[in-house]
Parts: sequence; structure tokens; C-alpha cells
Amino acid sequence: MGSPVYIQIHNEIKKAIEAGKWSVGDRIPSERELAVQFHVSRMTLRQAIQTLVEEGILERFVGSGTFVANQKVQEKMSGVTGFTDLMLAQGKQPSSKTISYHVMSPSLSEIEKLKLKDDAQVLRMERVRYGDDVPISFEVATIPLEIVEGLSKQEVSESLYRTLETKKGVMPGHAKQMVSASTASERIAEYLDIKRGDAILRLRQISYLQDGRPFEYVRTQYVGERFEFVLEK
Amino acid sequence: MGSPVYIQIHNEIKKAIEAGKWSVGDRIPSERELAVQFHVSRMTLRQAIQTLVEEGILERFVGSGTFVANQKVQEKMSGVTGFTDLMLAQGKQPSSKTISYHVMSPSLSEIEKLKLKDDAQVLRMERVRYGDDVPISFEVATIPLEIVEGLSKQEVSESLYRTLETKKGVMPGHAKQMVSASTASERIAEYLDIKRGDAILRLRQISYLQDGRPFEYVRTQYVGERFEFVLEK
DNA sequence: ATTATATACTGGTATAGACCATGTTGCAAG
DNA sequence: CTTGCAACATGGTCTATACCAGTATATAAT
Repeated sequence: MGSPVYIQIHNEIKKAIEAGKWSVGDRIPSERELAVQFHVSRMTLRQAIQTLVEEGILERFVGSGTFVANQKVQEKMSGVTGFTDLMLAQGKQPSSKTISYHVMSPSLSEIEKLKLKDDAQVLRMERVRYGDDVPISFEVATIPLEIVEGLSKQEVSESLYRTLETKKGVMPGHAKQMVSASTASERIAEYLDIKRGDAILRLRQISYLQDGRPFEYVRTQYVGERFEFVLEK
Repeated sequence: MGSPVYIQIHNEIKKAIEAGKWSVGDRIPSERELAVQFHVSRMTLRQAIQTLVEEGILERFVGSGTFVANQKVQEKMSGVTGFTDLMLAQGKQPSSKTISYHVMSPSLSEIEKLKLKDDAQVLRMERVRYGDDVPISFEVATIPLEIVEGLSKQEVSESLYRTLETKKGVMPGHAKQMVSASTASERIAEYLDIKRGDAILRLRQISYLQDGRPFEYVRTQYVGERFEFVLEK
């Protein structure tokens, strides 16, 4: 396992809570107890708890203990969740067509956004996304090769987020999104079944793992007429 | 005196930065050096640095050092704060021209979004917003009349958020935003000094007070070429 | 039974060391 | 002068321990 011990413990505790070992309001064992259970020092255990507190999953009270907080599930999905869940949440059947799928040397922009080493290779995918068989977006996704090593094309294409959690034990953290507007080029218009010059909502998203490493850079062009981005803040 | 040592150190470093001892981009002494200077262990010193990093005042890079960050005031503002602060945060001089300013009966859409009673009146403003004298957006803002009762036109136009806090003691809470893309109509293109058909980023925003009452409904059309919406999640 | 008090337990702070992976730098080899 | 590499510096992680200030609980005094 590559990740630090406290991240591993963080993940184990999080899973235990999700699995129902403790419910909202329950007190979890004390730091000293957990430190023994996980065979680490209390300071390390505290670091794991700290990250869970920062995520709002746990609450601490001196003298009383550490408790499971009442999760506010809300908007945090908006950025970090993928297209698939987004469509399903709106009752639409998601599908996609892969236009290209190549390993290549990254562009300067990709090197910068993904903080790549000069000699790093990336996987670049172009896809058209559909909701109920209507084209919704054209996207170009770039992923450092080291992230997807050992994963099949299907695993990467279908649901990268879920695959990363399951197979690699790494969890997406935050994401940075830049939204702007433009108009469709001839090529994109063809893919999206619209006319050249029609309105396009552009979304550039850099997704980061919990340790801060960027793992995906996606540039998406949404059909303006068919897509709306909802945010709560 | 009562506060923990790491908070005291936090304050001292923060003051030193504000006093100009280090500027944005400067590297501050290493953790080991500072630990000696402040007569504390490195772990304690790290805790002080940690709080400053969380506040966005410092940035850390392994192998390189710890640096004074260029304050990104940005994102949490993005929704609930107004245009004025948004521009100022990006170092641009905000200004605006009011196109219209009328009290009227609300449209059906406005009644729904602002949860108005049937006989309620609203204030509707149309404005063009500029950053450094370049047109950035055209917006239509609708506010229930009861919210702005007793406020001058200037107070409403200039910075509604600040005025509400100061004069009425109510604080904006969350906001819901819907983002989409379209192209400019003839009228809007003229206001924004672009061509008909140019890309427009549309933002519809409903802002709520902390008690959950909606107090503002704004529809903004941003010039696609001149505006980018940055989000972090 | 109620109230006071002592005790045990909790998370919060702090220490002094250690090792690691990565970034920087200066020196040696070409 | 450039290149490659070794030495060094830096933040990141981790240990084992200690004491503190709050909270909860069992115990003793009323």
C-alpha cells in the first residue's frame, strides 16, 4: 500500500461507518483504544480522526469522546461525481460513445494541470455522452498513466471514480472547475447533432485525490440547450 | 496569554506577514529553523503552520519550503457574494450601469422562485456590469419589495449584500445557482459590446437568507469570452 | 435520596527524536 | 559549458511519552 498509514486508517473507519458499524450520534472508541487496535501511536490515530472531522464525518468533544456526525450529503457530489451518476440522478439513461482512446505524451497544458513530470505519459479519451440517447456533451479526459495502470479499458471508461475506490483504494477528494461559454465548432457540432455556432457550455475540471495529487483533467463541452449545471452553495 | 503556544505562534507569523516581513511568493524559514526561533518542538511549529495553510495564507511544498500564498479570496464567495466583491478579488475595478429600476408585479416565474404571495410587489433591476470598464455581464435582479423597504436606490444598487447586513441585520445564507449556455440576442449583444450569436454564459441564482427565505432572484448573462466561473469542491 | 467530592477517562497540547520521498544545489565528469 | 549525480535541505509521516483541561461516573458524606 502506497498511502500513509493515517489515510488507510481514515478509509477503514469511514468504511466501518458506512457499513453501519456505528450510526449517527454513536460514540466511537477513544483515541487511545483505536490507536491500540490499529497498532499505531495515538498521534497517528489522531491524524486519521482529524481528516474525518474535517470531512464532517466525525465530531469531537473533550472529555466526552468522538461521535459520528449527521452527514450532510448535499452538493459535494456536484463536482466530483461523474456523468453517469449525474444522469441517473435526473432519471435519464446514460450512455456514451468513445471517439478515441490513446496513450500519448501530454500537452503543455496537461503537464501543468496534472502536475506531471516531463517524461510522464497520459491516457487521453474523447467521448460523446448521451442522456436517453440524446447527445449531451463531448468530453476530452486526460489521466496520468500511472493512475490507470493495471486497469482495463472498460474499467476506465465506465466509472473511473468507482474503479479507483475499489481497485486502488484511493478516494477522489476535491475538484476545481472552471466554467465558461463558447460556440460549437464544425466538428463538435457534428458529434453533438447541433449546428456550428450553437451555444456550448464549457467545463474544465481538475480532480484531485485526497492527498492533493491531481488524477484527472477533463474538458467538457455541453450542448447549451440540453444541459444545466445546478449548484448550491 | 491563555491560548495554546501554536496559536500564539500562528498569530506572530501572521502579523509578520501582514507587517511585510515576507511578501507573496517569499519563502519563509524552514520548520526546523522556526522551531528553534520560537523555542518549540518541530511538531508544535508545524501545527502553527498548518493553521496558516488552512487559512490559505501559506503554501507548503515538500523539498522546496513554505511560501506566502497569494490570497485566493475566490470560491466560497462565488455564490453568495455579489459581483462587486468578485471583481475586486480579481483585481478588477467593478462598475455598473443601471438600465432600468422599477417596482412592479412579479412574473409567474418570479413568484415561484421567490415564494411570493399573490399580491406581493417586487423591485426589478436591469444592469450592465463592467470590470475595468469592459462589459462583463447583463443581469436582471428581482427582489421582494418587503426586503428593500426603507433602503435607497443607491443602497440597493451598490452592494445589496452589505446593506442588508448593516441596515437590516439579516445575513445571506446559501444560494442555488443554475448555469447554462446560450447565444446573445441583438439587444443583449449591444449592451455587452459583442455580436449577436456570440457565446453567453447564463447564470440564474436564487439567494436565501439564513432563515431560508429567498430574497433575490438574479438572471445573469456573461460574455463567454470575458468570464470564467471558478468553483472548488 | 441527594449532594459533594474524588477518580478515571476524554480529547488537546507539547516534546524530542526518527526515517522517508522529493526538491534543490553544488561539484565532478564529460 | 553542459550534464549527471551525490549531498543536502525540506516538508510529510510516525513513534512513545507526558501533562493539561474538560467531562462523566463512581464513591462518600450528608
